[in-house]
Amino acid sequence: MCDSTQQNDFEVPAYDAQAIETKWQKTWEDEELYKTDEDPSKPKKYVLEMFPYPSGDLHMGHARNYTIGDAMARQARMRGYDVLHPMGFDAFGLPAENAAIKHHTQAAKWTYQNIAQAVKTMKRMGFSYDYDRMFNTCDPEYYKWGQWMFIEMWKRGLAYRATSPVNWCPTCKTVLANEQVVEGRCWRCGSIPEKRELSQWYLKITDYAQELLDDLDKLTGWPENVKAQQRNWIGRSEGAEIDFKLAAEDGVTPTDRTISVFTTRADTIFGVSFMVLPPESDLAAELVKGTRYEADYKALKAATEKVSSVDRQGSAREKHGVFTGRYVINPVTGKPAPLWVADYVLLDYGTGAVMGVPCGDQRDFDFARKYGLPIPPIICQKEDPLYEELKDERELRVTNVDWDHAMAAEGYLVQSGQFTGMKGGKHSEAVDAIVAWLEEHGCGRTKVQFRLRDWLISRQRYWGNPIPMVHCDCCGDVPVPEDQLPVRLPDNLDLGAGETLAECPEFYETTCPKCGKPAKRITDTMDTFTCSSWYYLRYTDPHNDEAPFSKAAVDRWMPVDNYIGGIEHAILHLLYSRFWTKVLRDMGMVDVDEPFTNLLCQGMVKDENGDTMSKSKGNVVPPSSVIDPYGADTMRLAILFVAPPEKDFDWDPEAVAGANRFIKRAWRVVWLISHGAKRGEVDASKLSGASAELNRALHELGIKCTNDFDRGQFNTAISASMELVNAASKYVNDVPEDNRDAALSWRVAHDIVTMLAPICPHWAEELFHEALGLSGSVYNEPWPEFDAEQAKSDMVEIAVQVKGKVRARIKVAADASKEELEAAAREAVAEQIAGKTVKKVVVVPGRLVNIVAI
RNA sequence: GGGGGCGUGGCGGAAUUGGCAUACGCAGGGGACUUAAAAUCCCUCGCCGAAAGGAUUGUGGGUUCGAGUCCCACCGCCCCUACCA
Repeated sequence: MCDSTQQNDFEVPAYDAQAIETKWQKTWEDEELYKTDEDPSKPKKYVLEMFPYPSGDLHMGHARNYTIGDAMARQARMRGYDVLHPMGFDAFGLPAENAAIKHHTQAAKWTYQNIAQAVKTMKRMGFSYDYDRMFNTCDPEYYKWGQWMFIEMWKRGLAYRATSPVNWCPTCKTVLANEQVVEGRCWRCGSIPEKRELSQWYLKITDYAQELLDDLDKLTGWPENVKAQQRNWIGRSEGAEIDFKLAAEDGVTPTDRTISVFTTRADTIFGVSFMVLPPESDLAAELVKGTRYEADYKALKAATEKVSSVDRQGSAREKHGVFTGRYVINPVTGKPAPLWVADYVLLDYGTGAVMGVPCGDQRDFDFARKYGLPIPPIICQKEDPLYEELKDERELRVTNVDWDHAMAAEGYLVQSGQFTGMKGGKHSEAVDAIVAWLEEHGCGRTKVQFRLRDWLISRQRYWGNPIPMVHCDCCGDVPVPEDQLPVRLPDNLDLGAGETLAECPEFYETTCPKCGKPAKRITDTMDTFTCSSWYYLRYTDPHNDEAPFSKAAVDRWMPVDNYIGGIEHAILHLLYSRFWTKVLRDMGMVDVDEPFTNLLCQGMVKDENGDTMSKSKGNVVPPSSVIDPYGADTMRLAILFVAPPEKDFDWDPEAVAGANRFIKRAWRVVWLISHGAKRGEVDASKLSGASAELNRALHELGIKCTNDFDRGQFNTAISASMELVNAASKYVNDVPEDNRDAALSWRVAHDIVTMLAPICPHWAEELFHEALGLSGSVYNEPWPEFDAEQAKSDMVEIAVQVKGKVRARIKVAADASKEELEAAAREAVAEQIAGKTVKKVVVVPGRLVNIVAI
């Protein structure tokens, strides 16, 4: 299939990708080439790709992810770093369990089969993982430590059990964390979750909300959009908590009962025309009980429960509410406001109660319009005619507006007592003044509210890490003693027959570790995201059976310097891991505050038409479809060359063919230029003509390639290598072998091989040995040094502009003075500036001369 | 509604601090080799124009000697998020 070329009186061997790749993969494995060195004299670099879920063989997305990481890791090694580059499998999860149910087999079996296949493909791609450090999260040696950490968190009050309404996925038959309800649907199966009241286990991520938010600013190596997504998710909001007294049934007399609201707009308190509770509110149920309002309330509550989380989305949705028959007393004005129940209020945000200010909030406005509640103007734009009328008005005189929208965020207070005339808005002087007043009178206080909820980690599924707790009727929840860890998953369940841990007495029947009486194990397992929240720490010390990892190992390697993975984990995995790291830091187990210094979210690989690849669409391009005809090196090159790593790209078979053409061309050029060449010092001062030009190109392009690797811009690093191959090809064509500089030729051949080695390792290894005659491995070859001085040429072409437009190009000595440049430039454009006055001349050496003539 | 990002030839994309826009590649055109084809090699290749030349980085304005790059407004696209009070 591959040709040989008859040129320069010598035959270039054919490039046989399959033979070369098979040969070197075997050698690398036999020689354990990719074993981590652990050489403390070198600076460390920890390169990590997000480990895969073994749902089958690897797909294009994995191939891209790992190719990027592998190129980084290999180049870092050549640059003299001690590199940790591990891989493993995020092996717990539902697909394994579902497959086991379907085929009446064991989840473990399905999982380990898939892992074996994925590892085979990884090796076939030539990835430089330290396979000795590989582990799977479903290995008891690993999940034992996840259980241990859970117990440590429990001891510190960071893990707890609580009963509250949770998202239950009817398809996956388990609860979900808030983060796992994406656009109102289950992140895994797309079903619409139901709300259920259940006793579940949580991790107290909210304790770290502020730090998780603040430390985002430290993450200068993270993409802006990921940080923005996390900020939004954490959702910090500064406001005030304000206490309203519940009025007695007469509607005016204050009682001792208080309902507090959270608001970011305390400045609008004079505009409160009602208060709203959510339909799930226990207080609302209690207040309407036995009244004539009860029936309407119950109907609303039932209707709300039927509306799915998907339908609840969108601000266009109509609001529904019912009056409770009761009133609350505005603490500032002392006036009563009716208490309503409405479906636009969320039970679990803020205090679960909202003060209704139709003038200042669009939702309240819509609600007031629908139910005929007053809309008193208390904030105005200065342009509004109402402002002139009310600007000095302290009492509530006008009780309704004819606006069709709530007042915009900012304006000036009117009809607001002593605060009238102040500027209102979020974080405004009016807010400060009113909150100060509330604090003084003991009925309000500043409050910081987060949107982030605690992390619900229990799952009612088999294939996960068991929660290592025992429930005893006498002692309550008791942790499993450390010497009994791990709590092992039983492997004799017949999942196909619908058996679960909750129905497996051999699993759950036990005795209380505290009092010894019969007790029951918790049969929930932990969210798989707990397993992936610390795996990067385990790689530093994967065989440790006395601790999750040693302090020394984790201190040596953490933080991860380059973390590469998909954007879909912007919140989920990346937020959980940050939390977990901070918890372990507070336990004294790690020193770092943040686990991942630089984050690269690679783009998606789509099909030829720009559609996402999926089995159901039948448009999946498997990696083998490229590796089989062209080899792994072509695959790797094509993936990295076609687009910058963070961008999506559409799969293009022509681009793959092009990558293969380049590899073959570069192969031949390396062979040709290295023929008759000799390793030795290149004396740049003795080079002339084509040799001098080639040497100059070598250093220029070498610097560019090196910089591009540093920036993670593999596509341009490759284009620099291509230019060098082109330059070498021209040299070989134009200069007979006898006239070539032997040392330079050797160096160019060598540098092309080393510059492409991180990307096309098999190709490079073969040339390293066969064309260059070197021994060892190109993996251990130091990255070449390039010299900026030698990249400069004697003569440069610069542009001559007249008033910013290029009018001529002149060749000048590279070291010409500004005066010389200006003189040469004036001469070059003499015609254009004739008869004009030169007002200014800008000289940028090496680039251009701009003559401003009028 | 809120947040983040993007807009450059037929296509993927380059242009590191404001300094010769379109590097590198794909596709296209021409040629060499071949009985022929494939492969390979060489040349050519953004737009209008015969040419001289001109216009050009979504649109309009601004700053500057000079703007793809900075500022303002608008148009279009993508992603995330959402009754968050």
